[in-house]
Amino acid sequence: MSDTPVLLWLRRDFRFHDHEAMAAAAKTGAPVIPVFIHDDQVEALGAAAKWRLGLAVEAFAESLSEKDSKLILRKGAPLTVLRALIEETGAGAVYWSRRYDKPGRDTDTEVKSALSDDGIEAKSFTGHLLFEPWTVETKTGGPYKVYTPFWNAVKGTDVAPEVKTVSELRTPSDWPRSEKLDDWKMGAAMRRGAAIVAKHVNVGERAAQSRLSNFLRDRLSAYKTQRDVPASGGTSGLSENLTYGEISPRTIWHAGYREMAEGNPGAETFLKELVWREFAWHLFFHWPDMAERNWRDEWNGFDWRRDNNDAEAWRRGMTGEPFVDAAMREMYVTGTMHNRARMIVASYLSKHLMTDWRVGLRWFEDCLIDWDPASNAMGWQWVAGPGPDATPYFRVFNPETQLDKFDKDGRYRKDFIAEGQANPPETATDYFEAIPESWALTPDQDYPDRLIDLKEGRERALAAYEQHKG
DNA sequence: AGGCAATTGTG
DNA sequence: ACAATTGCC
Repeated sequence: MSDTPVLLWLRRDFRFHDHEAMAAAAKTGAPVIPVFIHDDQVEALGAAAKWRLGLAVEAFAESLSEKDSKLILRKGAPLTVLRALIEETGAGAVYWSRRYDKPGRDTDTEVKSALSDDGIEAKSFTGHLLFEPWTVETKTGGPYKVYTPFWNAVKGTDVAPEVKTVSELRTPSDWPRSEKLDDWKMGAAMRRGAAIVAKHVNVGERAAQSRLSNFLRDRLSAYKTQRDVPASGGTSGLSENLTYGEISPRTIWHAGYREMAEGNPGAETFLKELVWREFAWHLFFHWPDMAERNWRDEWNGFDWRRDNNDAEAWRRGMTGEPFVDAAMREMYVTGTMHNRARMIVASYLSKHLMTDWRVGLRWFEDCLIDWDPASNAMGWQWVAGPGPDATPYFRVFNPETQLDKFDKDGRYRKDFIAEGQANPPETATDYFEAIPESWALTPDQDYPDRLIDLKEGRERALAAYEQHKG
């Protein structure tokens, strides 16, 4: 048993259960020093994501202190920070969970080789995904570009079992100095909205675990149909926790798989949704510029409208299209948006308003507490047209038809659009509390007229596409 | 190499 | 009924 400490570098893995890097660190028998580094990538996060990450860090630090451990906070470039900590603590190893975005991977590769040169053991572990992206290939080699074959390929394969919950971490004789989370002001860009979004978050590992078990108990069996109805609360809501690693995808997978084995009718659909996330990360791994560039090159040069006044109305939930506006306001008030609503608002912005999908993606990045670069890159490109999916251009969501199908009783509209209601619910009035004052909107003004005739917008988009194809 | 299967939709 | 192109085997 060594007394040379191990640094446990945490990024998006704020949990004790099924945490390979943490379990390995604990198993060495050496003192473990958990570290979170506020680097440029953290600095660059959108307002809501940065704020929510701060909550995750805070909650995790608290869980550590319940175990008489600590979370050391430092700001700076990872390699510089880690070297300083090694110097201060005499640590001989750094463990972490792998990440799969390009900047993250580049940083980690650099850190690993530099530390190895220093004679430090630098070790990365799995944890963010079910499968390593380089291990899932088509029969002819290469990554999958279509979801269904991807699903067929992975659904039968064994997902590694969960790693046991780490119950204690040996503490070092001296703790290195830590910065204060409050000094980082991670909620600064939230302006006056944080207190409202705070009503809707579910922070930490315990919250994530109970969210999963409540979902399995109460909503999984009806998931197949209820997941499509935004006002029904039929989804798991776990994306928020998956984003920060407050629960592992393997935990969700195995729980869903057990339900499927017991014949629960919603289980397979649920697992498929988890695998959509997986698919997005595999795509993002193989096409790291997917959040900036058209996945299909032939879309380069398509005559999108850049940012514009219609897009601003879209951001503000003032398009006059109730499904779109309810959804955009849901995102502003709660920090999340229902999956079906995401498809509808994305289709509306990119087709009816013919606005560059990257304009929409950037707004999502600023507003979502479950911001996930891979899922958003895939989702936006899939809806807008350039993404990995065949023949999407004529598949234009009609937000009015969608209301009939998925908001028949008008609950979603009622929950988030205050205008015209005698006694609007808090979720609807909160919108006017959450938005910047400069938008100058009030709940007693008239609901806006439609920005564009739906038929006209659809035809304009299809015509532009036809013309671009030549 | 050629056939088959999509594809969270629309009208 | 329809759309048609691409991916996968």
